[in-house]
Amino acid sequence: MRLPLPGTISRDSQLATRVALLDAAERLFSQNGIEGTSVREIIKAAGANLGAINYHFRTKDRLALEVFARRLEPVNRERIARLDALEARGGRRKLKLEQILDALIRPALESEEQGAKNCDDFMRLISRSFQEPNPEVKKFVEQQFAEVTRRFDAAILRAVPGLPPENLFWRMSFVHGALHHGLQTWLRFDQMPYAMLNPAAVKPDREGLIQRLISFMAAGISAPWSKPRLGNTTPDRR
Amino acid sequence: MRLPLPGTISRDSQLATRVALLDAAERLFSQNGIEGTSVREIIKAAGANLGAINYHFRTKDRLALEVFARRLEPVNRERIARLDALEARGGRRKLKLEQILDALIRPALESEEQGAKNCDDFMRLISRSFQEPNPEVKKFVEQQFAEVTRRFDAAILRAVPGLPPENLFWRMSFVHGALHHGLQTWLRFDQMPYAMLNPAAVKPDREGLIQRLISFMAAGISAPWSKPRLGNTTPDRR
DNA sequence: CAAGAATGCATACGTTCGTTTCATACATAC
DNA sequence: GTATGTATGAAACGAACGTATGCATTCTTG
Repeated sequence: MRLPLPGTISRDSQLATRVALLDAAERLFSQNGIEGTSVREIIKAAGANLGAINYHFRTKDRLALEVFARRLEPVNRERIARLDALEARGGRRKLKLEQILDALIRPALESEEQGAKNCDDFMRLISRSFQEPNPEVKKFVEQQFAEVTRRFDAAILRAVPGLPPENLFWRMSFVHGALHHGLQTWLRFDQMPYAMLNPAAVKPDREGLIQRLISFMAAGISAPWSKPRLGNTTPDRR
Repeated sequence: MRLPLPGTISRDSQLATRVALLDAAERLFSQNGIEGTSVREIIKAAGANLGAINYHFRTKDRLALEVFARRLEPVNRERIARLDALEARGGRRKLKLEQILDALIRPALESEEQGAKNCDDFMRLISRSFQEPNPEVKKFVEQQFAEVTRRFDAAILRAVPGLPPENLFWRMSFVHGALHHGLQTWLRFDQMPYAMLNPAAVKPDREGLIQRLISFMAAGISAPWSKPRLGNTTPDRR
């Protein structure tokens, strides 16, 4: 991919170790965080050697960056591609809010183009990416996020005429939070104590989750934006 | 607070070091995560000694647990207390959804009862708590979360009659995600590149954030729950 | 086939980690 | 005053960390 110019044609197993390291790191990072994972755990899980990390990625930080980049970039590319397709097909017609949200959500949940092997791990990683303290990773994630946000903000503003842009900004923040937390809950459903204890909690299939997300978000974004008055819930201490 | 029974009357400065350690750990954990923070950084920031950690908390893990517990418990107690008050005052009348959400959201944003000194740090910590890999901390957080969820689920089910419980479960997951991510965005607003680049993004005061959260969530929870049909957004690959 | 770069592997280095130990200072109780 | 137990200070422990180095192996190229 970005090897230091071999001058030789790549063999079939050339990237095997590299990919194994990325896969193992992705799984471990998603479970224990970057700081909580040692390079020795990674190479052990990947069946590789310590030197392989130095050779392929130089440092642990660059490995972490590539782990995130490998997954985040295709997802965000797909999001924008789907939005492009919607707008191209829609012509001058106004897009439905649900369609736009579908283009935003679905790529984050459908990542089987990569092989679906550890697709769960990568989804966990996406959910975690926003909380990542590592400065380089954080910068990358925010940068990726910024472009997607710009495109989808514009599209939604057209779909929901009259919505103040300042209001949309915050609602999109809520949308992303709902997406990531909902995804996390869905992926770890079987380990969630409050999900296991709640007889009403059932895990839908992926399409069911998408539909639930869309209907929730669409309603939230379309909520009345004149500051609603509350029915005096608290005597407003102070 | 839980000293090994002194037998002596506590002096004024008895807990000073302990609190300083908790404060410093809270700030550093919220910025760099638990694994990303060393005990040496903590004692340096607290102006204490390495032995103090061992003396007051025994291990770093127990320190981390106390850091979370010190903030999470009061917030969740306050949430339930407010819900109790609402239900007691409401009598047999049906509560409004917005009132219930207010009781859920406000305690997470108003923590000045503690002194407001590093209230921002603690709010960041709350937002981060769900992603925390540390098993003990995770267990504690989920356990705390479970009780709040149970109470508020029941209240909302009464306020939104007909909403299938299975549907509420997921919408509450989205609600918590929106709350935590929105809170995170609000707290770090000035460092968010996509917020700074977006001329439409303005940071409301705390009350403004609460109102925006409530209206978004209320609409999301009240969204129609018959599975909505999409206007064919994707040709459904495969 | 031989030359030589590209890659995988074993080991070691220097640092930092969490934790422990022990001595000391202080406040209270008898 | 002396004994008792709490709190802090300085120093060091073994273990694990990320990284670097050197040699063996593998495959491409001429």
